[in-house]
Amino acid sequence: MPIEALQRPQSLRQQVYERLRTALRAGEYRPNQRLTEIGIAEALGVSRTPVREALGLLSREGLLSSMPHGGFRVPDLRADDLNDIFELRYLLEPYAAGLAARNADHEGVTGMHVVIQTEKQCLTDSDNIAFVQASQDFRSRLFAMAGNRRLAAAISQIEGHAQFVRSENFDDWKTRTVLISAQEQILEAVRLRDAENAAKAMRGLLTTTKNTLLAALDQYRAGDAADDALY
Amino acid sequence: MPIEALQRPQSLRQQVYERLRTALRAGEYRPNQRLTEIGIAEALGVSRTPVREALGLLSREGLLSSMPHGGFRVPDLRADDLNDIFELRYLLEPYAAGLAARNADHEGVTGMHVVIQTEKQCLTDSDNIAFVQASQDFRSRLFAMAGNRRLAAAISQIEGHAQFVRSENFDDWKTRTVLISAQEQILEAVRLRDAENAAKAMRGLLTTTKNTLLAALDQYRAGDAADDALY
DNA sequence: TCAAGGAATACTGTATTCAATTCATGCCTA
DNA sequence: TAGGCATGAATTGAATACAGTATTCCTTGA
Repeated sequence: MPIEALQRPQSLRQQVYERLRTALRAGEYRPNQRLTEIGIAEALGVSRTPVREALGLLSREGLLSSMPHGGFRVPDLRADDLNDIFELRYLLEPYAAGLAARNADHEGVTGMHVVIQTEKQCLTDSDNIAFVQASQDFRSRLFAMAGNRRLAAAISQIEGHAQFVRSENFDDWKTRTVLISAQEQILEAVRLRDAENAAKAMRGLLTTTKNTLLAALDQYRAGDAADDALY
Repeated sequence: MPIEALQRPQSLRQQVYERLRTALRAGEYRPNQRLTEIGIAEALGVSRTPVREALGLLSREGLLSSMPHGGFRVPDLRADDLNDIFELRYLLEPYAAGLAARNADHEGVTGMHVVIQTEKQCLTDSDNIAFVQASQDFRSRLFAMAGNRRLAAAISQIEGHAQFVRSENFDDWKTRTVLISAQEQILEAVRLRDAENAAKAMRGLLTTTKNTLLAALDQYRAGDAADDALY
């Protein structure tokens, strides 16, 4: 019987953190919207303390902006920021994909294959949430296979900055099909231990992701302007 | 007249964070040493709250390890970790140096030149603390010149992980002379807007830094073993 | 003498309370 | 009427109190 690492009950701070992070990544809050500690605490049914700490962590990661005594705000990302973010992702993620190809093992590859099958199933089922989760899973497995925890952590952190637009913007069938085929290319290169092509395929995936996000950003800002007119 | 960001009084949390971060980077705490909230709070003369939040931030950044109900510990870095860290630094910092060369402007270059002169003065004065600060200043200016804030943030974060050994290990004159000459090479390449050579010089600087740290790590562990015998 | 169990202590996680600061609204004055 | 000032509400920052958990040490039995 294998001994698994026993998991202790996760703290409220961690739960609040996860909840807010996914909410931010899903674009549930508007840019420049102010997040008050007490508001979130009451919404989640906890006291201010864990909320406070979770907000501090998110702020440190760059998913929120803060000022002393000024509270926390949702940062207003612009196209410039997106360029900065993707410049970094272009640097990190293809490199990590190449490492993963070098260190590829059979179990890892089959696991990622299963994840892609799950994604396809989600696509036919139109289960958007599960699709996003599976897509995250694919990335986690890939970067874990690279074997450099710090690199994986850096990628995880910077990628969070880019996932700010509403998930509705990714709900179209075409984009997801392209995403899956790009992941299949990556996986095939990893299976063959072809680092060069794995990196190349990752670059392709990043390009499509960036373009999708840029288009979503335009759409988002257009909606923003319309909303502003109402106020 | 340029509008400067008005500065608000910095919070206790921030002060505790800075203090602990520099202490950790200076190697004031031993690997695996447990840091208790109340101990730090009493030492700094504040309550547990800001200490707690600062520890949480440091833990999230990877400078401390934590478990639920298990408190915070100083992570026990080994040579493997150093390899992971420097693999990432090799990826990020030469790239950033190349960007800085592309975007180089006159004021920035002269500013960095002044910093190097300061370093030399500190070397003759044997002012170690000022030297380390000036060295940090050089890096800040260089990476700021690269023009990508997220990249600079990523570098700042990962570099903190590597600065764990006692500053005494860097106090020898030879290492610092090599450091200065490497910085001068970088600056010269930046001045000529030669991205290729700037990146190359940065790689050289990283190699010497890594070797110094590896040697310090050996020395450190040897000292550890000796101490363990005493307990 | 050593191991196992239990009790006591210490520490973390969370809630609550108090103080300090900021922002906004409204009034007063020029 | 416009601008400046003051007052008050709201929110953040920090401290303290309390409950639950883990660790440590001591005792007891084999």
